[in-house]
Amino acid sequence: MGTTKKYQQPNMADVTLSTAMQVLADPCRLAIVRTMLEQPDHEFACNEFELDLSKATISHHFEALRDAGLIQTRVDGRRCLSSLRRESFEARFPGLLDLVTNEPGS
Amino acid sequence: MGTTKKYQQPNMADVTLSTAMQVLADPCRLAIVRTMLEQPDHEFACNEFELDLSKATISHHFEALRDAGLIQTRVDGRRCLSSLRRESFEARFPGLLDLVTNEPGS
DNA sequence: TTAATTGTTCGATTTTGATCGAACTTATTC
DNA sequence: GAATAAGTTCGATCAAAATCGAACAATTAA
Repeated sequence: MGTTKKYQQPNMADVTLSTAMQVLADPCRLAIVRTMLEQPDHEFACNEFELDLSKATISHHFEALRDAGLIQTRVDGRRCLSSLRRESFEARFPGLLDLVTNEPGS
Repeated sequence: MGTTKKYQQPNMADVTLSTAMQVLADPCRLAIVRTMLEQPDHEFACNEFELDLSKATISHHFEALRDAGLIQTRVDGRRCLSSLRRESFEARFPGLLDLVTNEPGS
């Protein structure tokens, strides 16, 4: 029983610059976002990233990205597909994603 | 005796995006940078900021800003005058300082 | 209906970062 | 030369963030 998890996402206006900086300060999250930027039309499951981290930690990073307005997530069967909120995030913080795109992959 | 402190500053090419994000994630440092952006031709001593923090903590924040390439510091008598490395930082991370300028002061 | 898959949540640990007071250094001022 | 002023450095403390393993829930596959 119980309902399927609902993924909340913040209003972009409520995301502070400090929060945006904070979430992009972590190299793992930066790598996730960079990968997503490289395949704009792809929805990513958590396990599609080559991160040497436990499931729990990866889940935690995705939550941080969601809370900062960077990604949105939907349930698909037993997977959770995430994608960038590219346009809204770009509108809120113009040019920020470009910096990620241009930064040489770690 | 001993020599007067030399303030080192990194080559801007060596500053990673992750480091830049990290240093701008802190609200106090963000406030410092915002204030500096508002008075581009002013050199700031540490005590010119209305921060409710101890000298030690403020000194630590300035060091973080220096290490991330955001500011440069020179000794003037018994004061240390800091100013933004605006052009070089802007060249390394185009648009990033604009985000700070446009973010409503906390 | 039992496995396996995919992720979340919990509790604990470890690491990192922010913060402070006190002692110190250097330079100025008295 | 003593007192003051501006920062730095040190050591300690406290809070936040990253990390993991284990238990759990939901879904699909066997």
